[in-house]
Amino acid sequence: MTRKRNTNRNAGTPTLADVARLAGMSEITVSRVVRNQGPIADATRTRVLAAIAQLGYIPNRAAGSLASAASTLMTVLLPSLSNIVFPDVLRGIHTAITETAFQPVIGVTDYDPLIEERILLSFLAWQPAAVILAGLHHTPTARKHLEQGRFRVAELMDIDGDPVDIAVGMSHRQAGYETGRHLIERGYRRFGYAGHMLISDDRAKARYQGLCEALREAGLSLVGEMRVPGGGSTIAGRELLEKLLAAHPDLDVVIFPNDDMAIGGIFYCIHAGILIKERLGIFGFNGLDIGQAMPLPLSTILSKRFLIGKTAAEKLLESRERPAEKTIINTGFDIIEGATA
Amino acid sequence: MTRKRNTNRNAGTPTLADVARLAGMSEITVSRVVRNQGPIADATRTRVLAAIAQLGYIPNRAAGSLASAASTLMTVLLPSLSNIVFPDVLRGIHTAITETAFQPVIGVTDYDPLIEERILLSFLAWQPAAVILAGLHHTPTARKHLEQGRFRVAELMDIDGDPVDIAVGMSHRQAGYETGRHLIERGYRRFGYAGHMLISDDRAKARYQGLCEALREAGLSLVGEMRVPGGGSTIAGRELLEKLLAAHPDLDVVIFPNDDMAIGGIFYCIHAGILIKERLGIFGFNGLDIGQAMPLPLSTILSKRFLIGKTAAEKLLESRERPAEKTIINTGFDIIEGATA
DNA sequence: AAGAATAATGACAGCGCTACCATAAAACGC
DNA sequence: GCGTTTTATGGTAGCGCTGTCATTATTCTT
Repeated sequence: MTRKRNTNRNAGTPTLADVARLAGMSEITVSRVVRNQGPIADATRTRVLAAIAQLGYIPNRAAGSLASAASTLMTVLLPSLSNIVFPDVLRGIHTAITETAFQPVIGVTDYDPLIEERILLSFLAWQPAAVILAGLHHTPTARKHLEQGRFRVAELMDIDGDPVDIAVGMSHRQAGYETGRHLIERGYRRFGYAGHMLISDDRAKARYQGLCEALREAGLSLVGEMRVPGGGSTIAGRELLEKLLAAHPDLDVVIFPNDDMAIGGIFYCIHAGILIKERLGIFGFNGLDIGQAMPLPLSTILSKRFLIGKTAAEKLLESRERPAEKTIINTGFDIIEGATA
Repeated sequence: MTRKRNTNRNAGTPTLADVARLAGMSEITVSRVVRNQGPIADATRTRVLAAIAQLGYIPNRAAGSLASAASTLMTVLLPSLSNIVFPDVLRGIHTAITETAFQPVIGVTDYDPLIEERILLSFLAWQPAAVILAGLHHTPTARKHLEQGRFRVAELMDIDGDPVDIAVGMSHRQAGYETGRHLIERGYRRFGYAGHMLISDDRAKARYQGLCEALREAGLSLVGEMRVPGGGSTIAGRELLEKLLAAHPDLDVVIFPNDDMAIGGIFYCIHAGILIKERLGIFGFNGLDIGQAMPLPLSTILSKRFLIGKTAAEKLLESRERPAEKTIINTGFDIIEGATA
């Protein structure tokens, strides 16, 4: 006598079989209607849909994923949620997949490749359809799984490197370089850098290096630089600029790794009565709305976060299979002239 | 002759059975080790763990969820990602569950209950362990599923209403009321409101009503109000204040539904040379870092977004079963005195 | 020392769905 | 008009786990 376990397990939750019985069709036909797959006669579809509505049937994705060895989940690993930058990326991803069957599972890595690896492995347990992560730098184990997995991979933000599958972003080294050129052209000579100590923020580091390269080419170098511990905030930027100017009163321009810190710098200048742009140039990175809404719009570089997320997700949707060729999409960046440098 | 489908399906991906074979144990024992469940001898555990490491075994959560009729997924439905408020909530949730087996699946509702319902139903297909959403107002269908589902439910931000299971947040009506009282005490009499037109932002609406109530009690009322279409941004706040003051030059204080817009208002005052606080008070809502980093810190109300997310997730982790009693947790709010009102 | 409780492990069915193959009817080609 | 393709549907065997029950050591009572 076979033991039936179904007693009160999912009592009341209708299954494909229930729908099939009510509609007078086989399970597989119902399944095809649900997935919109294969040829189905209009009359059949109507009948099945009615049965689904009547029962309030909700497909069990765990069963579906198990049977097909593939899920509709899209793993998204972001370095942080504290800054609006990554929510913007997530928003782009969400916009691209909102009308599809894909659902984003998100993890936060704190800019730590080891945490990234741990979360990645735990997410692979769902056999995701795609994995989206930030940057091209991962642990060897993570890289191995990314390369061997049966899913699409998109690496965002950065394109200076060798992607697993798709890379969407911009060259941060070039952004830093262009920042330097831009400011040199405007006559600035005594450069300061007010940064943070996020060692794993490869993008900020690349911009810093690009900046230094531009200075070197022009026979210049950073006169002074300081870094705050942690990720850098508006308040940190404000306090850091005060310290930096105390140590190097002769700076004529200060570059910040992001707009948040740069805005803090502007607030310090307002507070201290320092004439922005004429006496001290301020330059940021990201092109946040708030920087552009200020009385003096911030001079900065617009990174296209939303576009990066959206483009990546759209690209991933194009094919379930990983193509032979790797793809690199450069979304570029715009220098925002602004009024602070 | 039984057809084997396993041919190249998951070629190479080791299963529980593979681990069991290598470790010389039964599948169920391996399963118990993986799930850290039931009594396991130390020697056995060591042996199994070694086999897992050797094979690089990754459990298949789809199979696990199917067998146990429960997943480790936590559904998170947020109204928006454009504003840092909801990423802050998400950050709190993530902080609470980061060391657990739970994984957040996120959806964005655009403040639309119908979209919320649609996403909710599609997420229920994963048999989530918990559902987190914003506000206490949902479609009847959504509410029905929330009440009947075999998962915990947390409704965030708002506590003015009847929750399904747990509500964590603050009274927005009271926040609006206290804003009014606070400003009246400081001598302001000619109130303006510069808002947005997000009809479904129930929280902003409740604050507005609370504000009006405080004014009414004091024999006052709004002298002028204006709203921008959409959700409101710094730039919108800036432009809106200009228009509002053009129509009502005699206002002595303006309340904004959020800090972003209020900061825009401050920028307009700086630009137009209006003496903030003495000539015109500015009051926001949220207590964003940037508002406090400004030369004149913004007068506002601190909503404890991170705490709300974290508290809710922690509370959900306490028990898998929904308790008989509903829980309402008031995280409260702080009035930030600031220097703008 | 006999019985009871506990610790440690296993056998096996079945969770709800989809891949794979098969089949029958309708449409098509020339 | 007879093969051939296309359209529409179904039977069935798993997918990889875990719940349930069973079994055998081991330890504890008194």
